[in-house]
Amino acid sequence: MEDTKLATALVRLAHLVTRVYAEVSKEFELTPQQIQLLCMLLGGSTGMTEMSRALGLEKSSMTGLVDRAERRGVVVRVRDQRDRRACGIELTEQGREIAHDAHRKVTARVEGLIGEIDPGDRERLESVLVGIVRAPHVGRDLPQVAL
Amino acid sequence: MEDTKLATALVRLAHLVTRVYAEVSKEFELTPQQIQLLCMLLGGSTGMTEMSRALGLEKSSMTGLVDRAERRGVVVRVRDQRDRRACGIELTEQGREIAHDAHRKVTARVEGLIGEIDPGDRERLESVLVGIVRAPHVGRDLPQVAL
DNA sequence: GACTGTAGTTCGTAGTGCAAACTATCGTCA
DNA sequence: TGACGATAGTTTGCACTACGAACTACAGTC
Repeated sequence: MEDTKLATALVRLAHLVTRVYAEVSKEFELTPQQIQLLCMLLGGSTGMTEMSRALGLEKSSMTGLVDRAERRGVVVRVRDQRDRRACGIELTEQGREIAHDAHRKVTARVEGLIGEIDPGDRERLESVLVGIVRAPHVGRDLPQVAL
Repeated sequence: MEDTKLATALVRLAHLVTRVYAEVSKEFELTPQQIQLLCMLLGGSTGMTEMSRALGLEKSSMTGLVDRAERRGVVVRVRDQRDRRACGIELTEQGREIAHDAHRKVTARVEGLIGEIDPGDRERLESVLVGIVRAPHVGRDLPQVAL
C-alpha cells in the first residue's frame, strides 16, 4: 500500500494537459506532434537527428513528421552547406506565428485548469514540478523550449 | 507577461508522464491506449459508448481499439441480454493482471520522478492536484479509475 | 583510395482517430 | 400492431504516428 495518491493525481493531470494540447492543436488544423515540433523549433533550428532525440523518436519517424509539416508550409528543410548529408529544420514565418500562438494558448488554458489557488501553494507546486522536469535522468533528452 | 512558469512545467510534466506511460505499456507489448483501456475497466465493465465518452474518443474509434485488445486476449465483448444492440467490454483474467501491474508500475515510476519531498508539501500538493483534477469542467467526461 | 561512421530516406507494418454511411435493435406513439 | 425516430455498434476510407530494417550519400580517417 504505497502512497500513490499524488502519483495518480499527476497522471490524471497529465492526461488533462494532453487533451488541452490536442484541442489547441486542432484549432490550427495541425496535429499535437506537429505543434510540438514547431514549439521545439522556437528554441532554434536543428538537424533531423538532434530533433529526433529531443522528441524521443526514431529518425525514420522524423522524416515523415517533417515531410508533412513541410507540406503544410510551417517548416522548411535547409541543406547544410558544410555537411551535405545533413539538413536543418527551420520554421517558416507562418510556422513561427503558429508556434507562438499555440504556446500562448496552451499555457493560458492550462493556467485556466489550475484556476484559483493559494499563492503559497502555487509556489510550492511550481518548485516541485520544475524540480521533476529538470531532474538529470530526464533532462538529457528533453526539449529546451518544450511545451 | 502572465505567470506562465507553472503552466509550462505542467506541460512538460505531461510529456514526461506520457513517456513513462508509453514505456510501461511497451513492457506488456501493448499500446498506451490499450493499457489505458484496461486500467479504465478496473473500475468496472461498461458498454462501448460509455467507454468512448470516458476516453474522449468517437465510438467508431472504440470499435478498432476493442477489436485489437480482444485479439490480444485482454478483453472480451459480452453481448447484453436485455439490449441486443449493446455489448459490455470486460477484462479477461490476463487483462486484469496486466491492468493491475501496469497501474502499479506507472504510479511507482511517477513516484520515482517526484523523488524526495517534504511530507507537508506532499500533502499540500496532493490536495491541490486532486482539487484540479476533480474540477467540474473537467470531471464530467473523465475516467473514474483513470490513470 | 578503401573503410568505417553518420545523416537522412524509403519501405512495409501495425496502430490511432475521425467522419460519414450503414445495420440492427429499442422504445414510443398512433 | 406497425411505422418511426433514437440509440448501440460496425464498416469504410482517409490521414497521421511510430517502428525497424535496409538503403543512399556523404564525411572523416588511416
